[in-house]
Amino acid sequence: MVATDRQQRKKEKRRNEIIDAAERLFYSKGYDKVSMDEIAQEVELSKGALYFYFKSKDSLFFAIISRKWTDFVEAMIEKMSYGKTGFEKIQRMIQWFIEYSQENPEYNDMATTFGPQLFQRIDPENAQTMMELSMKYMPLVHCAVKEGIEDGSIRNDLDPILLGMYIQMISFNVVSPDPSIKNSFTAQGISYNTYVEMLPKFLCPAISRSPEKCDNQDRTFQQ
Amino acid sequence: MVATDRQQRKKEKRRNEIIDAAERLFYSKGYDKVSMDEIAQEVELSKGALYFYFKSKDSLFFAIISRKWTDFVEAMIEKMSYGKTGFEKIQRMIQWFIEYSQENPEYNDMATTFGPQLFQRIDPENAQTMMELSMKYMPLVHCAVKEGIEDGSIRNDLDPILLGMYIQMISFNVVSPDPSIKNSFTAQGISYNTYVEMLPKFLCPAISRSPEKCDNQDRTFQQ
Amino acid sequence: MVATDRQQRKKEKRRNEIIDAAERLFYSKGYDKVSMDEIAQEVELSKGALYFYFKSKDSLFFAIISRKWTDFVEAMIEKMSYGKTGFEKIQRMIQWFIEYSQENPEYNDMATTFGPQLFQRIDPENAQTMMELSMKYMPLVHCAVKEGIEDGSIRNDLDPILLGMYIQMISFNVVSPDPSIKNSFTAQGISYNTYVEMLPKFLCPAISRSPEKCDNQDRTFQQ
Amino acid sequence: MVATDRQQRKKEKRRNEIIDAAERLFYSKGYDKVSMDEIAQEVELSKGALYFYFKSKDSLFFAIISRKWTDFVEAMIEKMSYGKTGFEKIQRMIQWFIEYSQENPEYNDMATTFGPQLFQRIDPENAQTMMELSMKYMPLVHCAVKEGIEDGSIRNDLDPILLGMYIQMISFNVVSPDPSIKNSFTAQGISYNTYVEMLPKFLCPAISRSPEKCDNQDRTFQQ
DNA sequence: CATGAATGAGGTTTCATTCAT
DNA sequence: GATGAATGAAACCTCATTCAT
Repeated sequence: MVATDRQQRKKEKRRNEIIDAAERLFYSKGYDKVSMDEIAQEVELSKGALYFYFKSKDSLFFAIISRKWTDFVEAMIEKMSYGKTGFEKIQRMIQWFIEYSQENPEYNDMATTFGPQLFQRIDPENAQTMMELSMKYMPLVHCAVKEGIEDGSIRNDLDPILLGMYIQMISFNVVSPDPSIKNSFTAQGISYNTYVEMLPKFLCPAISRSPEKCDNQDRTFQQ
Repeated sequence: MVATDRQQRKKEKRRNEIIDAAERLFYSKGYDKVSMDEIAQEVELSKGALYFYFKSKDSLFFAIISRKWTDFVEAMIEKMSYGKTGFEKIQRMIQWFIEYSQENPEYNDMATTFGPQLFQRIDPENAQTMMELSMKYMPLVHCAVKEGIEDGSIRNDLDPILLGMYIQMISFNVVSPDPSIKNSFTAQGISYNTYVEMLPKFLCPAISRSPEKCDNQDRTFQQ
Repeated sequence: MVATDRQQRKKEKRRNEIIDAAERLFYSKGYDKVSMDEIAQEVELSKGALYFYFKSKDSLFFAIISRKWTDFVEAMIEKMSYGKTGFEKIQRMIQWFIEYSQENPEYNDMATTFGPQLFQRIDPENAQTMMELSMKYMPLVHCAVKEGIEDGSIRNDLDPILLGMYIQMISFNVVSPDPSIKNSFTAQGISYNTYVEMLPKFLCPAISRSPEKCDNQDRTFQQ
Repeated sequence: MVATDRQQRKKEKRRNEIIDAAERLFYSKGYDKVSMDEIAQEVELSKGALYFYFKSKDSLFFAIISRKWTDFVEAMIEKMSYGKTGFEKIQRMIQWFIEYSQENPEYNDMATTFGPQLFQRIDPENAQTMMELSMKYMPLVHCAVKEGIEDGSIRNDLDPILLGMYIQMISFNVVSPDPSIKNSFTAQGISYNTYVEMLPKFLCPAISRSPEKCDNQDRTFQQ
């Protein structure tokens, strides 16, 4: 049973290799244009072996999402910790959303394009996994908001839960529109990057308790 | 050739009947679980006839979207005209987004679930159609924002185009999250409806030039 | 009933316009990649109207074939008449095959590519038409062969009918191979044109009674 | 991994069973009247399994052609080896064409009826396969012709490549006319069999260097 | 752990053809 | 003579998933 550990590690490694391959393929061709056969070839395993590590193609998708989210949330926890007031923590959070979306454009495109449909038909097991992930993440926002209300840095005329929801939903959805919408930006004459980077400035007055200070704080944002 | 007109009307009527049927079916089972056979049966036409009116299943989807959008924008034009200041127009617009999403929950769910993927693989013809629709809609927002900046009702520290984009993207994406996300609201202890209806209150300070007046204007919102 | 004649002419004209259009389309895309819709558009008629002039798509194909054949045979009769001996007539015939195939490469490609299948499923009516065409043509060969045997210019150790058959089949099939085979010529290092033009020289000894004279006669060929 | 060999054989066997079934069906109904469903039923496999062995219906057709050609060429090599002079080798080759076409009338009919169209839309992979087959076959003819020119048994006034081409094209196309043409033979009063069997006698003077000896050699032919 | 042959359930699309107007 | 809406019958191919070896 000493070998078990090594086997476990090996298995975990294989699992990650598969996720890597699927990620590459999904990014370049889109979830539904990639067959399990292709993924199997990419990792140099048989199709059957894939099903030893993942019970379905959809599960593979959610495994990608999970890995990304885990990374994302872990880093977010650290970033937020640098904020002194609740408001600053929220700022850092939004900033992190922005940075992450810019560092992972392919992931974002894939997730926003195929996520809705896959989440809609999600099976209980994956649903559970995703729920746990969100359980780790949501309180971070809520706590920061509450902290900000208490320390006077965040507006206090809205339910903290609700306020957290808005911040989070906007950060997520607005920063990651589906690829087809990205195109419309240039048609309007503004770059997608500007749109993303100016979000804090737009949003600040809706979060801060003293909006008049947003400009100053904005500088903090940009560094 | 006198009959042409009547025939045109009849053809248009049939086209709409097909869209009606497809809409019903797509709402209840989801785009990809509905076969063209089913749609044909629902309208009591042959499958081939469907392809006389729409060149593909995807085109049928976009025909549904187009019809809804056209209605939506038409009504929005009227609603916005009741606003006196630019800010009020934007308020009315957001309000209309909210109302419309509440009146058409099935449409919204379908569109947000299947839209991303279908837009991603959209063909040039449908892309053109959708573009034209958006060309009719986008200026409305931009003009209202500019008007608001000029009349002093809207903040003037952001590019009007950009500001319009934020308002629109948030109204659209936040008010219409994909169905799987809707569920997470109840898990957090707030109703999706509250979330939707409080959006103006949350957003006001980010749009208005004098945020301290948002509460008053809020009343206007709710009527 | 005076108008009948004019109407007849007009109808005939329309018929020919349709054949023209179908010919163009079939040449460029191949019989099975051309739809009746396309043909209708090309002649600026409705699809239904096509069926007034031709009872089926296959019939349109045979109409093209018929028109070409009629032209071909008519000219052949004239060409052959210039030959003095039976052998010379056969020479002229072969020469005419060669010239015609070079002047109508697109027709040849289409006919050899799609003919086999269409002839296989030919309906009685078209079969009758094609038979009549062949009845006009076959005797020309046979008579010339017989004439040549009698005048001593053609070998006399083979049934004239059989000999005529060989000459004809070889002229037809060898001069018009299906397009895919044409390519193999260049792969072998000889041009398709050379192959076609040298046929008489190759065939002469198999037809002439005095093969040793073929070379001389060859000169006649080439003019 | 020891089992691999057995599995390979089993796979090869299955492949051949599928070709067998397709062959039977194509012969009896024609390529385009046979559905993959039917073939699957005939071999008692699922339709999907067919696509595991052959990537398309067209590929199945070419697999039939390949198998036949391979057999044909292999036997031809042996037959030709019995000829002493180059001319005799060519004789044996033509003779083998004749015999083969008589032994495989169904194959011939199918190949000549559907081949042209299928070869026209052939994909690169199958094109490659067919090319390789032809590379194995073509040199046989060319070598024999060259040999015959050198040993004085074959006429020397034509490019050997060209002469080989004629012999081959005539043997192939003339001996295997499309079925619709076969019928015309009886209409002319000669049997298709006679037509096929007398070909060597007709062709001999066009190949031999001393045509006057054709009669003698003809006897050799017939045995 | 891994393989890969086999399954099976569609689903979109294409068109030649017809026929009421 | 001409139109064009409507029919209807297939048929190919894809692929996630399973399971004997």
